[in-house]
Amino acid sequence: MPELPEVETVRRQLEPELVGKRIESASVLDERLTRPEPPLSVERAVTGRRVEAVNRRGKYLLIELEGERTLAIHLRMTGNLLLRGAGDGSVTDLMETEPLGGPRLYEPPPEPSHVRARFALDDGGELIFTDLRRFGQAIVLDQGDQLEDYFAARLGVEPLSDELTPQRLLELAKDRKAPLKSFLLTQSRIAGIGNIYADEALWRARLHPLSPAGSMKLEHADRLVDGIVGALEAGLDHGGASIDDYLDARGERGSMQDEFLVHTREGERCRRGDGEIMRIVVDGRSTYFCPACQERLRRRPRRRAKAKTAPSRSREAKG
DNA sequence: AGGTCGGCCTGGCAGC
DNA sequence: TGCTGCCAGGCCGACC
Repeated sequence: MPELPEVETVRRQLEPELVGKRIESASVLDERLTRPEPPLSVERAVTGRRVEAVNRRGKYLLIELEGERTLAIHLRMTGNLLLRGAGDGSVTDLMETEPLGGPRLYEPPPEPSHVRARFALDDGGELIFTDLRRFGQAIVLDQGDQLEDYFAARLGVEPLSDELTPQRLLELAKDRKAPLKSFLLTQSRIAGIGNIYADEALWRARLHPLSPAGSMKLEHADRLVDGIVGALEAGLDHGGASIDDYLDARGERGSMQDEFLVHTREGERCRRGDGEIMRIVVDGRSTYFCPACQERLRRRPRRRAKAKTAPSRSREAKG
């Protein structure tokens, strides 16, 4: 499933190939992709425009176009963005830039299945969006207020930026009774973490996924920030995780799935001790953890109000 | 307003 | 062998 490391891997591959090129034509084959706007409006909005930058926010890939417009793409579950080089449609040109590859032969890739949109570039190349389960999204936003509002409503802190500090994490988790696992998956608080990296981050932080988010103290938040950053960077280092459908922009699988510390490792021995990795379901998501070494925090004991009768459900703001 | 759950979607697979 | 039904999960909207 594309999460931050997968989207960022694609972004890094697309950036040098797309910036400066012009989108000559766009063809959206699945009207679900651009909802609520019709395909035609997105096709028209991007056609003829030059790519100025390729950025990322959370799990969104942002293709910034001249004329203050951004094509925002979300891969959701099974979306892939494949870049076909100019010429015969092979990606040979791209692959030759791979370090330590040595001379390798690449067959022209077969026509991908489940194509939902195609964007033809002025150098003859093509950006192809495929999506088996059709959850993906491609919309056009005006840079400025519209774009800002769109993401402000949906996305919180960027976990690989300076914004994510233990103090900030504590603030975000304050009074939250939801499990840490759910907390990490809430994009409006921290953007970009999905089911895989939430499990990996919690294992690294030695925190039980069912601990109430608001029960963290500074030392836990400290560990969790390290866990989040460590898990995401490991994902980046391995080109993302390809559990089933994910491919990078060159059509290649990532290798992070071979490096998982807990995710999908039910029944295996924990790498940190004698514990056995368990699978539970949290918020409808498979959740893997080690019950022996991941600390289950308790809800913070109510501060014994020295006042006479503490209101039974007081939730005074920062009194 | 926070928390929880169903719906969206399709290929793969377990079970009969 | 072939059919049925369940499962995966990011995000949204509905509901408490």
